Amino acid sequence: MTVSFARPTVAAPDVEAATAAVRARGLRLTSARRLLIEALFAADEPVSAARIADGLAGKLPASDVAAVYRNLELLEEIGLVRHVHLGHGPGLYALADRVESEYLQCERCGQLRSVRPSTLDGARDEIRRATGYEPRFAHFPIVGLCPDCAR
Amino acid sequence: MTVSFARPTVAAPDVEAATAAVRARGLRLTSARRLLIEALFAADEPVSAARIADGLAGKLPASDVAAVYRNLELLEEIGLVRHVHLGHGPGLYALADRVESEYLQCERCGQLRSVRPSTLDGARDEIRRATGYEPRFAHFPIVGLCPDCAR
DNA sequence: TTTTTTGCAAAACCTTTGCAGTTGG
DNA sequence: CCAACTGCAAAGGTTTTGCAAAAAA
Repeated sequence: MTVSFARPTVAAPDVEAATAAVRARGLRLTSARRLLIEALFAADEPVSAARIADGLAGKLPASDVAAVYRNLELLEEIGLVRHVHLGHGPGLYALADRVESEYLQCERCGQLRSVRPSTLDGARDEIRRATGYEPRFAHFPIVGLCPDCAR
Repeated sequence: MTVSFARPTVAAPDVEAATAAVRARGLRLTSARRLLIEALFAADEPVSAARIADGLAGKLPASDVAAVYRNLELLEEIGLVRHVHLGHGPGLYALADRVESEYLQCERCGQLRSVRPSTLDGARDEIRRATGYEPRFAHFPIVGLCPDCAR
């Protein structure tokens, strides 16, 4: 079921740092894993396991989806990867320290808008004050009515 | 893919009102639909299509899952039903005017906490101010760190 | 060598679809 | 009566699992 809960983010500025993090956890650095890491660095937005498995539409060698899922789960467990859900399709994966933009989705017209995290700092403060929770709006989009549909 | 976008909420205080709303839209009131509506009133929290189809674990007659999905989609289109996603399982359905509580989920320990909507009014205001969107936090949980896990 | 990991195939899970037969209005 | 709907079976899309063969350390 994909990894259950997020681990603290491990920052990896480049492929070498990421592979080092894999090794540091006692995991073997296989070619499948190196390729997965390269794909995550090559993608400029969160991507599905299927897209990684077919080599980002040809930019990289193809690989096996099952292995991709297994390794995404492992990398998520060590804090190198996170996944998000936007809309109804498959989960989308990215390097943990690149999961930054937050999304607003209109429940009437479907429009998906991404905003810089600082945009929602005020809301984060409000939720922390009201509930004690420290929200990250990056896992799911915030669903509601866009200005047009709100009338 | 379940209904794409939410319709304005139709309030239905009881089974009669809900069946009347179905009729008012020109839809036939079949026994499958009556049973579905009864199941939604009998459930005290959002339930999966599968659970409805097996009669809420025996409390009601069982029915066909495919028909349940089809009718949930129809009822969602007429504004009587909404679905939410909490965690990784199936979508959960409820009468639209009962989808009130909003959920906070800790991404570290998994804790799911429900709060009254007024709790998040301040955050809603903030998001409206910052983005123009009118958020409803009822479709997905707000994911973040609970007070304990935030340290 | 030995333990981990892969690659494939198959299954599991949730949801949708096709269609012949049934039913509500 | 006839269009709308059901029930079943089958397929679709995403993710997981089992296992023999391959590869990392």
